[in-house]
Amino acid sequence: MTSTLGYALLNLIACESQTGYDLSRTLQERISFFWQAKHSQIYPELARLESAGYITHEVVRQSDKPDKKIYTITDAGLAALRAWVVAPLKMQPARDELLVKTAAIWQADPAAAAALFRDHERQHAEQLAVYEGIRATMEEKWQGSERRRDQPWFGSYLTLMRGIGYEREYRDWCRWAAEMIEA
Amino acid sequence: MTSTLGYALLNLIACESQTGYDLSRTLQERISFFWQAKHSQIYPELARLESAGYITHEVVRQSDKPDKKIYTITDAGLAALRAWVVAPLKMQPARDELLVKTAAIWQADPAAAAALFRDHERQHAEQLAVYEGIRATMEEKWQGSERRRDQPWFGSYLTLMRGIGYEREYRDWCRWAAEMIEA
DNA sequence: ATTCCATATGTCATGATATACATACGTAAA
DNA sequence: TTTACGTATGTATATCATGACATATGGAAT
Repeated sequence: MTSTLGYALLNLIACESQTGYDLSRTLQERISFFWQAKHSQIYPELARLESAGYITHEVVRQSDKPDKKIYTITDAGLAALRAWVVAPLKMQPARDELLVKTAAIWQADPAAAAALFRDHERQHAEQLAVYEGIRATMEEKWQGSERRRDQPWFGSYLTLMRGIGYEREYRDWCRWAAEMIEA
Repeated sequence: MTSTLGYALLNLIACESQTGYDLSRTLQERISFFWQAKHSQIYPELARLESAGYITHEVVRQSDKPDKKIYTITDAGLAALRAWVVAPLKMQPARDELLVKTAAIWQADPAAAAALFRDHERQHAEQLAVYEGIRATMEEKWQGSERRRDQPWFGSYLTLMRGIGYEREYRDWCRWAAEMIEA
């Protein structure tokens, strides 16, 4: 019944109690590679999670800013999250519009096609640089500290490394594709 | 107005006139890595493409099988396809449920978590083997023949190589993640 | 005879997602 | 003083995508 987004939110709330607004920023900017959502999807999902008994909220009144709702995970929510995390999952086919264009590239002007791939090579190189920066910060923070797999950052590190591998491969492929067209 | 799926279909029809049923099989099984669709999405999309003047159809009566509609691309359809192919496109953020589970892996039992990644390592290795097989067939076919970038298979080859790179990187990452958990 | 399968085309209900609309507070800049 | 911005929470609409439902043909298997 609970969607993938629901579990993504549940995990973030399990890491730290927070508001829908906080979750919204996290799922648009931060280490939420591989899943995104707008606030218009998050607020209704939080309502569903709460009616399912997975989270509760308390209203915090603020003087300088509008009131906010801080959500906290319940025992039932934690149990649901733990069951879902290790539940088998089929390989999810990827969806990528650039690859659809690539399939139709025989119809394109070669110069324009090469430019398209050069542009994406740059975009993925930039994203890779962002991820590498986060990686450096993370590994610096861990100097001398014990690295445990039952801490929230463990999953973040794994996903970050997947992001790095993904962007590096994508960048290299874009470069190769551009070279194939230019040749 | 036309969706990504619409252009994907337009390209397949530009390669070869065919029926909705043929397109359906292509978009579920064949070299349509990175985009998929069920027939329930394809038939309405074909109707939209036809009402937009991008394709036409002729009914072919068959004695042993039900009648079929063979779709052919129009000049307007080809023009629309050519304009779309090289139109700039922003990097599309990926969506992958396994990575959402990975982010929440600190909540998982280590043995079950490792099994999850080992399972996906196997799945991606299998898909990689399928792609490598197609690659071998493709390259064998080209022995001695001229390779031109204005032929339909050129795009297929580029997407295939992206598929290979994607699956290889994913497999390696799954293995690494499993090792990180087992350590 | 009945069932099952591949071919062939469609609709419908549901859920997921994106964009735009909508309101409200307080501060800072123009 | 009006405008814009960041915070904060929601709704409404349209589109995209999946799974189920629906029908029909002819051949092959049970």
